[in-house]
Amino acid sequence: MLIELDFNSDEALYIQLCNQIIVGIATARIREGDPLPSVRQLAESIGINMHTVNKAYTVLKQEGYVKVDRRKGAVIAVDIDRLRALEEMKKELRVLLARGSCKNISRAEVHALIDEIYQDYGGL
Amino acid sequence: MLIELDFNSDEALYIQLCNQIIVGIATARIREGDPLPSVRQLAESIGINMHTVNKAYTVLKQEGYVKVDRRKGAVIAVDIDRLRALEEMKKELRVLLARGSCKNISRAEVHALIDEIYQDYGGL
DNA sequence: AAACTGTTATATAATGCGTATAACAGTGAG
DNA sequence: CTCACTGTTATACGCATTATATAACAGTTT
Repeated sequence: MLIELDFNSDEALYIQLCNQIIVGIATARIREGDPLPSVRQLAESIGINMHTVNKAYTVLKQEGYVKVDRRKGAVIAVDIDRLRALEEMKKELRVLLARGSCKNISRAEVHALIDEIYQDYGGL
Repeated sequence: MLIELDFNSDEALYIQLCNQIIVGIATARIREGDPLPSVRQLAESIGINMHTVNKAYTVLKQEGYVKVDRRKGAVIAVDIDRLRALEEMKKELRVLLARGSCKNISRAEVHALIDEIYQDYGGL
């Protein structure tokens, strides 16, 4: 999985890392149990500190995208908490759509965007 | 417009303020030219510092939701940059939907959410 | 003139971010 | 068993951001 960080972004590096890994899980359909690179390995490959990667992994674990296996290291293991996930999505959508509505983006356009993006994902 | 800040949130106060004002514009259908409370007035009414409100207003101005009129103070004035707004929405949707996809939230469920939220907004 | 607007300048304390070095306990391969 | 690897933890430093506090300035309105 290719990781590209924007060092000029106002988004924290560990957040960018989390997001890209989550998108990676959604697009690549990685199987449960597939290993992530080790913290040191990934840190070196993108040229950042080990602890920054570790923080991202910790967040991913806490949000239920990853589990840690002493034998294999960090491993994809999505735990499904649909109610919670729906609640959070709704909360974020509320402000995202408010922005869109102010800028004259129609409901239909948003639907089209959703379909376009979802094509790359699970396709449910 | 009612503003309620969560002082325990990890989201900065001025960001919460921006978001609530944007939602307010979208829901209340405020007309162009309607005034916002003055920085000092709003700051006192929610019990925070004047500069925190001022920062929120500055961001809103820079993002094209507000203009400043020396006579009336801060005033609703949405400048429409659809291309830019679409681009930003797409970027944010990509990670938001990735999260949803991982948590088994279907495309149809997202569409339903969109419709539900958009009912409160412009309704375009 | 007085009361209000946004704006700007400093200053300070608290927090978060990223880096750095170091060490520890568990696991797998030789 | 030893060596190299895993995640994890602790401590420390520099830096930027956040939120606060006083204070002042230039316009506008009454």
